[in-house]
Amino acid sequence: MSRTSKRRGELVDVLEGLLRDMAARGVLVHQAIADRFGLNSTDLKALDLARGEPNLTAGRLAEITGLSTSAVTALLDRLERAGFVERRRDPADRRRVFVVSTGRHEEELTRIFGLMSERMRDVLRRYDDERLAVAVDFLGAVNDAARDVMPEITGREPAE
Amino acid sequence: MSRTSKRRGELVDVLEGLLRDMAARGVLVHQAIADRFGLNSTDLKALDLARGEPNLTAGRLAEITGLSTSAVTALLDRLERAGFVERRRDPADRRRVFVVSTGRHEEELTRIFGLMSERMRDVLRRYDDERLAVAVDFLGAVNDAARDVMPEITGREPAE
DNA sequence: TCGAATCTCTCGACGTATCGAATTATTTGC
DNA sequence: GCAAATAATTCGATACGTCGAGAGATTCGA
Repeated sequence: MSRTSKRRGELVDVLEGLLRDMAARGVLVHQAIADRFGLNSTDLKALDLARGEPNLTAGRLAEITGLSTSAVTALLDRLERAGFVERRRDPADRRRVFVVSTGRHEEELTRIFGLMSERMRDVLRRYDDERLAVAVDFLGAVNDAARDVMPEITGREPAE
Repeated sequence: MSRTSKRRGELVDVLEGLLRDMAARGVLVHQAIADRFGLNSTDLKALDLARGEPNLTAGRLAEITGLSTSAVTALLDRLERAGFVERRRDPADRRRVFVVSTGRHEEELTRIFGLMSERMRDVLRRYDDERLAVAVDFLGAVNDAARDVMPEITGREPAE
């Protein structure tokens, strides 16, 4: 093996260690946010899912979270009481309830990541445009990999 | 503003969006791992902490988690039953109980991140050594930023 | 050596999240 | 129109995690 390949191998190892640290730290950060607002991880997950689907109903939330409909009712009570979502009856079918985000979750995330951005500004300043592009490309690849690996962890199909 | 600066600004915005996606995904991955082994987030947190301290005792775990000693006893029961840790009495002071990792947690993480590595191999192959170095540097910076921002979220001091 | 201090565990109680079954309100199909 | 189907909620039961008080074992200090 050439000297270059050896150095590459070391870098890849370092990279993997960094990824693990980052994953662990990400969990701690989210847990800290959840604690701050008195939410549990189920609630947080529901909030994230609510962000993705535009016309989310309570029943649909039960489907994608795997909870019973009664559990979802209790969950929505908690989220509504904490000011993260609102219930809004569907005018077209008044049995149904839309779950709409109040934007508070987004606000909080923006605040947190704003703090992080400040810390990272110094780092990004050291990068020329090309390096910045590498960082963007790499991060996108990490996200894709994380998405692809999910079904193998849960043992379920990707979409339900 | 020059054309170059404008492009930079866009890249930074994209980067921030990617960071948020990654954080959300990291939580989902860890949650999935926890579910798979019947652990809750408190248990996972304790496992992470156990990895850091070499001679961890039950009492010390109560301190750093903020749980009561009885809660820690129950927590250790769960972790021990699931095969993640072992209790080992301190020969020097037989009142105390050391919490030692069986390595199962490490194993599982290695397996998960191994799956991710496979997915990422194609991406890394596209990088020359210099780009790889950029990825490593950047990831390190993200981790540092996440670490620094924690106390501002929790409102507590960094170390206790 | 003997009492106080320390470390962990046990026990009983409490809060909370979840479930299944029954309930209410509304829509759909005949 | 009226019965069946559907959406969400309420209610009672259950499981689980946590706490506080106290017990048991061990060590420390006079």
